Amino acid sequence: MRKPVGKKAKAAAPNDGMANGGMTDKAVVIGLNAAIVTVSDDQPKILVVPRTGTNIAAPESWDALPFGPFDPLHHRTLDLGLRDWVQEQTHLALGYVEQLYTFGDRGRNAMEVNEEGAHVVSVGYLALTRTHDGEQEDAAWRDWYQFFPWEDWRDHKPPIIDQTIAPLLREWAAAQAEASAEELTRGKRRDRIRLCFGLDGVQWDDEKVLERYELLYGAGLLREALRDGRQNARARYDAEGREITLGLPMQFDHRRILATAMSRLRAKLKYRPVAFELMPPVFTLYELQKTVEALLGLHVHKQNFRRLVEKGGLVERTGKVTTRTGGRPAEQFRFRREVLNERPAPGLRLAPSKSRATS
Amino acid sequence: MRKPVGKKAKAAAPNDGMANGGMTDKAVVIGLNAAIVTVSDDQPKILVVPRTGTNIAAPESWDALPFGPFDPLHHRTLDLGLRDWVQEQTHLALGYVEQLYTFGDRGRNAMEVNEEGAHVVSVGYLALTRTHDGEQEDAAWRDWYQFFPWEDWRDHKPPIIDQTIAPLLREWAAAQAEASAEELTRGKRRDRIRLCFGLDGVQWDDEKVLERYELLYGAGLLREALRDGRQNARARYDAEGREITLGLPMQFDHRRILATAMSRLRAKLKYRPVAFELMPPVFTLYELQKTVEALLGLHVHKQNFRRLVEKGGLVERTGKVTTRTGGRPAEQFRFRREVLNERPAPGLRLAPSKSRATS
DNA sequence: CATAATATGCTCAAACTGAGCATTACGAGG
DNA sequence: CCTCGTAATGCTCAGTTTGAGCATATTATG
Repeated sequence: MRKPVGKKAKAAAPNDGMANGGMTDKAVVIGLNAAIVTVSDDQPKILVVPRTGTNIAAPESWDALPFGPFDPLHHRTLDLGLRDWVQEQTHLALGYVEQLYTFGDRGRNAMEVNEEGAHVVSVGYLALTRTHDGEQEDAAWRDWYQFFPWEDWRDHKPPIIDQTIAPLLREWAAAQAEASAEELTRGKRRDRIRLCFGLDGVQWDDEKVLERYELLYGAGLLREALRDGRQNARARYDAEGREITLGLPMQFDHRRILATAMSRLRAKLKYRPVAFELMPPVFTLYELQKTVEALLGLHVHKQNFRRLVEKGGLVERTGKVTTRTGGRPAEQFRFRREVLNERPAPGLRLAPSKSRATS
Repeated sequence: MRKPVGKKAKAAAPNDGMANGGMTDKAVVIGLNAAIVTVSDDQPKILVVPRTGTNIAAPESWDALPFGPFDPLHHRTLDLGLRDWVQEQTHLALGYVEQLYTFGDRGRNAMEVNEEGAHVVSVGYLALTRTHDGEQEDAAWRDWYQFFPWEDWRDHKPPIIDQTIAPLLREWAAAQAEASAEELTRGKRRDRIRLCFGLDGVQWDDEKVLERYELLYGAGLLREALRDGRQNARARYDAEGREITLGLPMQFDHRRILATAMSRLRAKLKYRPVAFELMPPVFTLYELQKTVEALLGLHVHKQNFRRLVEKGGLVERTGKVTTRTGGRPAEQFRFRREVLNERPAPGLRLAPSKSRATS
């Protein structure tokens, strides 16, 4: 295979797929889904809109991520297309935008076809925006932990893990017999559970949001799995006969996109100064810390956080102080944009504090 | 915005884009592009095929990444679609497959429309495969540094950087006047150059492959930029009047996809044991090191590399040794798959060795 | 003025990193 | 058999980074 010497007339074969007929029946429509995130009141919020086809403004039906079609005629790139309709629909100033993943799943918690029968492929995006007060009429901010109650470890290990998730997953692991071949290569169920949910002494990994979601989905424990008619999905009930729901479901595969966004954002925080996109121009270090903690779902060691941020040259003093709730006044800082031109990967590579103390 | 109370009849508006007419003219065709990578003879190789429409088997025309259409009717997911046609066309066993990015660019080194007038959006993939000897007729392996000569720092800093790239980029930076608004927000040209190419004492960052490619493209120094008719792109010639080409160009936006793949792979190596996908079942630590070095384009400290790999529990001894070229026989190891179930992020977080010595 | 509540400063041991020196085990050549 | 060349493998060490906790500073309040 040293030299690329064509030996057949059909040397160009690999590309023929694009060149010759039958292409238009492979046409799809691209939907751009945005996970637009902000943090306010120390809570990460995700922008949701009413689900497609809903006219009733019932709060439960606000379970979709905003999305819009990508029109190749009007937009030069996918990113521009996204910015455009987000701007148009929400009037939000998006600070940071990042493409997450392209989902083309059929029959797997995605929208199969749209109203005209076209297949839809959805490109997920993560976008960050500063809190702003302007009332939105057709969009609302929701605490993202409503959809992922097991992801918030700030106050304590979420009880839902030991009380509900672990038992149900163990049950599923016990039914290993029915494991598919695909699954065997991905490791035994028990191991996946341990690693994902930090059981048996394994350390909790804040970045595994998507893995955990996929695991729960695969185990048939999420409403979406039920809806999609997954094999081992079935409704479960607690002692009082109420259906067990692990977090609020979302339309289509939107919860999966949100999980992807959370994973990506939590990872990114550690090597890119993205947290500042969510801060006002001037802030105290503790405010910054609270924002980061909200996103990570973890507490960090206060003094070490300060050391990291200051020594890392990520902020500069403004000289001003703020007299807020009790205690010594806090100094106010501002993001040092120049750091982007100095260090290669300026982020907040932080470790969760083991002690619960925030002193 | 506390409660999502719909106030308008068109509360569901944000989703209407998908629901009502005019959708089919937004239809696109999805092309799956694969950057299939292997390492042999201590050189990273990328699988290339003849460019679309070429019947002549001229080696220069082998400058395209293999790609195939995504057919939503036949494939449940994008990943499965990719695996399917790669398997069919190349008969390669793909070990590791990862989606990279979805490019929807128009007028920007991407294929605008296919032969039938449909817009094409391309989804890039990275795939790893073990070296195998089977002759391929319509695909060939090429050293990826042919396309990115400035990325291989193993033997020395690539001379092309100081001799050609730096001067041309400086010239471009001097013409800052014509900088667009978009560019200003992305930081001054000089800073981007410094950070990307490790000039003025900035440390070389092996992961910035894509940033460097984009910078060169934006500066109009790449053949693709010329071809796409970018504003400040123009051919340049050296003293002997030969056109200056920075690496071999590729068809469409394939070099950009390769750059994305390289960035991603180089980053991934450090926190996931992907290098083993490229190794035979049994190998010596130095062979592993050589493979990693080939991908990173950097040398690493031999003893420390060994310490990292062994103490990290990534490998296990086989007991066997190999008597190869001179010197003490090397012990043979095998990948410890179990590590995946033990540690959360087992990778080779390695630092480049500052000394050139490999002793 | 004492107390509560924070913000901010500082210290320290343990773990990790980056480098270099030392030792070991073979094959080839005298 | 002994010596040399060549790698592989072992080990040490200083400098840095991390994870935690103690101590001090500065307000508001009663």
